[in-house]
Amino acid sequence: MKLSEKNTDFFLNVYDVVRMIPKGRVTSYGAIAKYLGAPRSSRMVGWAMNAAHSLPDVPAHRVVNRIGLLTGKMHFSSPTRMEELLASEKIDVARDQVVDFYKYFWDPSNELAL
DNA sequence: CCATTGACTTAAG
DNA sequence: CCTTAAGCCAATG
Repeated sequence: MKLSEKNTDFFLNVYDVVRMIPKGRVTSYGAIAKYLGAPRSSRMVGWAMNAAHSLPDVPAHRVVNRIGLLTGKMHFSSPTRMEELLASEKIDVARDQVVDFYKYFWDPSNELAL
């Protein structure tokens, strides 16, 4: 690419995808990474979320790990914040895990498939 | 500059 | 599903 694109546009792409997650749905770090063409860089998605705190439109609570575990709950303003946000979208959470995760799962590679 | 860490995932057992 | 091991790469020490 170009020299001016040396900065991680991967992060920006992550933000865009996360913003597109429909309300009441969730996705995984890996699904996003895969959609962005970096299926092995799921960690960066998580890191992007860490940096997404300044962005008000990025619903990081809708991003969980591959089995629906709320691994990032501790990074919210409160350890229970993530769970509360999900609950407000009618997504049940039990023992830090999304109930019927497969049912709420939203895969950008599948749903946004062009 | 090298080492470690981390909101992860996959493969293999 | 659990454990190990390995891969991934930005950020931090």
